Amino acid sequence: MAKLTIRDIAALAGVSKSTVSLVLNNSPKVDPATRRHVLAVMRRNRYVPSFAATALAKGSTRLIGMVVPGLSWHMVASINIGVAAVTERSGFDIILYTATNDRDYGSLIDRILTSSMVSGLLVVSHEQPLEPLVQLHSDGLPVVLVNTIDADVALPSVTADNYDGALTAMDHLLQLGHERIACVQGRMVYRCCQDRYRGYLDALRSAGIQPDPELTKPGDFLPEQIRARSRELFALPADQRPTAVFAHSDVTAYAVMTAAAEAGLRVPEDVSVIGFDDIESAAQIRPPLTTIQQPFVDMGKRAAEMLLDAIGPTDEPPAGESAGESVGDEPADERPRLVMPTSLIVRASCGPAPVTRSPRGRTQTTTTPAKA
Amino acid sequence: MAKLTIRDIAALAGVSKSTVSLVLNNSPKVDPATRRHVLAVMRRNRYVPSFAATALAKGSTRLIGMVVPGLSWHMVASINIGVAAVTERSGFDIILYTATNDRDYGSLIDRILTSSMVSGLLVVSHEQPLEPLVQLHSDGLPVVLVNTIDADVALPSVTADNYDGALTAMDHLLQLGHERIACVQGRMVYRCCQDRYRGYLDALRSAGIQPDPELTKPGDFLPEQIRARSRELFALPADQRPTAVFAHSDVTAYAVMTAAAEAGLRVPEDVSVIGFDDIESAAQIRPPLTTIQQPFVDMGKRAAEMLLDAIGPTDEPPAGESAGESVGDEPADERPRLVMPTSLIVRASCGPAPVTRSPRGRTQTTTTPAKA
DNA sequence: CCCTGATGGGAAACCGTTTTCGGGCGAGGT
DNA sequence: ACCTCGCCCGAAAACGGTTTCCCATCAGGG
Repeated sequence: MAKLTIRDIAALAGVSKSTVSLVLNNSPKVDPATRRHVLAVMRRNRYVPSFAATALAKGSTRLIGMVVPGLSWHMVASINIGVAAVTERSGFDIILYTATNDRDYGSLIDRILTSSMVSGLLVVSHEQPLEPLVQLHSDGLPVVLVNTIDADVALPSVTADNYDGALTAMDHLLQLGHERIACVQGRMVYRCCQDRYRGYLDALRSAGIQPDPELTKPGDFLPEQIRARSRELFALPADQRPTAVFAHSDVTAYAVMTAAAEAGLRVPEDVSVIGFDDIESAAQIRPPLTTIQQPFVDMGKRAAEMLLDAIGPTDEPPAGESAGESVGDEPADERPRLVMPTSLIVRASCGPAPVTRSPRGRTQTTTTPAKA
Repeated sequence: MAKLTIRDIAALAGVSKSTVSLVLNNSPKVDPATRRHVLAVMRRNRYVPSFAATALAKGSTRLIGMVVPGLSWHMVASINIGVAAVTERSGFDIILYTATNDRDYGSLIDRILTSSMVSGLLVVSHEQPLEPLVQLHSDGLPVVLVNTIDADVALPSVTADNYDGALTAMDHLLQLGHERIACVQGRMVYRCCQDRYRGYLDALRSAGIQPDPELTKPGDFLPEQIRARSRELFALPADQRPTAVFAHSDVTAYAVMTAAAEAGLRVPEDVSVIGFDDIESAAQIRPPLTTIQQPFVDMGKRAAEMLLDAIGPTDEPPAGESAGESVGDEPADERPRLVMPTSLIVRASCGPAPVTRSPRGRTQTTTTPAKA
């Protein structure tokens, strides 16, 4: 089981190193019979070419880097599933960069860049400045952004249509008769959260409702903070209290629902809650969460595909004995920015607006002396 | 920004390649002044040695492989955080192998083994046969198992003390006065689940309670199945119905709680539920989940440390200009199997056993004609 | 003053693969 | 039968580092 080199295989097969190499890279220049023989010898001895040597000689690796902000997010995990599916199929491996600590970020990029260790970079949900990435990209390293988008930056990217998703969520609520709709935000440094908030505001306005600043609460994806802010929401007098809440993520929605329960409010009878993401548990909790589904694994797949065909032609890796692998892939059309549709998943956490105070304000007009 | 090689640096610094290389590997054989000068040139030109060339020449990489069964599990994500923390600190990168599809498993192992791409392997929550890993290990590739343990296999491993955790959970329930305690199992192919189940049975027996097979339900970590089986549990006549449920994971517990709610049972008043894991949301749901905490990120850290010092002495990577880096690490004592303690986190999902049918059966004895 | 030993630095072999280039050999045309 | 191709395969030069070995130099001691 000692390390077998290409030379050993050549000797064993009675040919030269170069022939073995040509077989490895299935060049047409080698006689089919020879090829079969060499392949047989390789298989018999369980030969696998040295990764390092190949990388050095070829000047590139079959590795793609993936930088993520921790894996604990459901989104990242799901995206990875999609990415893994396609990279694996084409013989690429993934190097994972967990970009938790900001300080090393610069040196990380440096390493990635110059060591030419990866032949492509996938960047998921990025909070860091994008300039270094642009730099990498213009140095020739394929980069694609996932769920990270910046207006001014011309990097290929795939995102969900967060704005449209927010619109859809709000329409759902609006059609159920809600008028006082709160918004509990995620991390507003993310473009996706900004888009969702824009959607929230626009939907409100185009329904003729003036957004009430009181009803927008920061959450930052922090459960504790979300609960605290939600409590404020639910502690409002009945005529100012929201009858529905648009949460910027499913886990945010969970925390909102918890706060509602603590305030003695029932979901959806007293207050409707809609989430964003459609994580697995959304269907399992009580009540099942109505939410906007993001196609995470598809996003991962598409991103990986974009990256792969930016990297260039990749011959089939294992050089199996199969014939006719020439499936005509869809020609990689220029699509620097892919935004994927979201969809409304209706479950049970949203119901009609409570009729306590009916359409044209009853209790309300009497209690407020002179203001309208 | 064209690729800078060691030769360029040598020329720029007015020394030979070998000197530059010696500086890179901070050998003591180079004059401090020369070293400083070379370092300065390297830094000025943002030189980073070619990953592939280094790997080829050295015969090893600063890469460790991590094979995981998908990232969507909270456990895997948390473990990765720990792993990333320590690998990053010592300049290692992680190659992620998502072992979703079983079929390619053999060839995956082959690739890992022979291409000598990684210098160590971390295997998390493994469902596959372990022989290939043993093979790898005896071929000299450091391997450590995380949350995967097999009695007969002599691979280094770190796990949580699942048996003890189960005992603790059961004791908690027992002390609250519960006697009819159900168990909803996880994937029993995992040793951890087997251990938890052993703990369940033993705790029951040592409390003088004969385990009722009716109260053990398979769950397999599948929400749908868990709910279905839980429904069966809660549909039992009152005198046979469990007053508490030990779930093999937190998400299992969620599904159990959902089923309870559907059956009109309150938690913890009518039925207590205890989980296992202590995932983030456990504190956020209603009611907050009492559970057994597994130290996932610590497990990841320890596993990574074990792996790293099995890999051997690793000089500081970037050769900074600091002096006196010789921190005396704790000498890697022989600890092939590390089992880490779990801890009980008491929240609100477990309460005293309902007194409906008090200690020596009241309603029960009247309703059941002749049985006791 | 010469010899010795230590020490910093250079030359070159090597790691395992790719890739270019040239040559041997068989077949086909005239 | 000879020449001309064309097709395969072998020889050798990269790829960018590491590492061994040896030489030059300088200091110190006899």
